[in-house]
Amino acid sequence: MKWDDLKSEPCPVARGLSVIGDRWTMLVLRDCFLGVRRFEQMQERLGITRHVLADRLRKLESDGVLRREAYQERPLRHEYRLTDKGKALYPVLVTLTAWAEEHVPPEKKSSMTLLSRDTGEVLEPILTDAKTGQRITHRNAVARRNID
Amino acid sequence: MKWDDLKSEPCPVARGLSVIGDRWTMLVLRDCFLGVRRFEQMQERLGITRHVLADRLRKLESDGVLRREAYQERPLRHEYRLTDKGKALYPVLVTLTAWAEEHVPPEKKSSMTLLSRDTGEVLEPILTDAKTGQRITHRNAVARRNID
DNA sequence: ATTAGTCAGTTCCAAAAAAGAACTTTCTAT
DNA sequence: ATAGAAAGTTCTTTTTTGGAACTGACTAAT
Repeated sequence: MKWDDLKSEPCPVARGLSVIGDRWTMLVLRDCFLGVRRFEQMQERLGITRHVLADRLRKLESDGVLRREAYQERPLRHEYRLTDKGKALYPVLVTLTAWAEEHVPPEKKSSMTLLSRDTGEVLEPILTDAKTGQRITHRNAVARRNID
Repeated sequence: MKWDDLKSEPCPVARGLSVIGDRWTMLVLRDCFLGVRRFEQMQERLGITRHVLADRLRKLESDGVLRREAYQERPLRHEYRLTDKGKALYPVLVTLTAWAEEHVPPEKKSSMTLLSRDTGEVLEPILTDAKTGQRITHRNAVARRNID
């Protein structure tokens, strides 16, 4: 199976992975959420090869997750910014972060905490149902495939 | 940079990706959550090559996400099951699913819905703070690196 | 007016990983 | 004896990476 074949799968997990299911893509997006916008900065921070970075940025742009915007002319230079579609990936980053903080301890003690921008309090992200507020776990939820 | 180097990164996103940041790994885990436990079944459902599947299962086992359990002897046969660490990945799958359902439409209309196991109602998964119940978005949350 | 530096890539080659298909081993069932 | 299943392994070919150098269009410093 190839990358683009995943796009037409009925399973949303597969479709999602067709966009972000790559070793580097999520790290690029993490940097975008941290405010990194330029090629050079990303390349240096990530230690990714320039070739692969250029490729991933192209792919993310064509998938509508990032948009390329000129921030100067002469010489023409572009930066990459998250689109709304890209920003909507935030919960995926957060849940992944929360999982890794709990289950994949770093060698050196060091960690990340999510804080409320308003109150500065530490946030503990959990998944709930928008309507009832009930917590969602693999125990009390089940996926159904809709046949149209 | 290599796979295992990611494990020692301070950033939890990188550490998380060292375990699940692979084209196939999340699809394998999706199947695990759907109850698929055997090599042959996975191989057929995913269309993954046997070689890569064997490799990914080995890796997931050594990372403590799956465990290999004998379900018969003569001939000895094993199946793969999610550990608690693996089950804790559920929110990542769910947020990815929700994102893809909204932003990566399938070519043929077809989709998945998450239902409550208790009430059968459709669930709309959102990210909230366990303490306050406030919704978490990239707008009202900020990551802080803890220096120990 | 050279020289150095920045940025966003591209080009080239070697090394690693994945695809695809056949083969193996240890059984059970016909 | 023959066929089939399960869980891999082995082999070869194709793709993807990694690593490093190079390009083009400027700008700033000497």
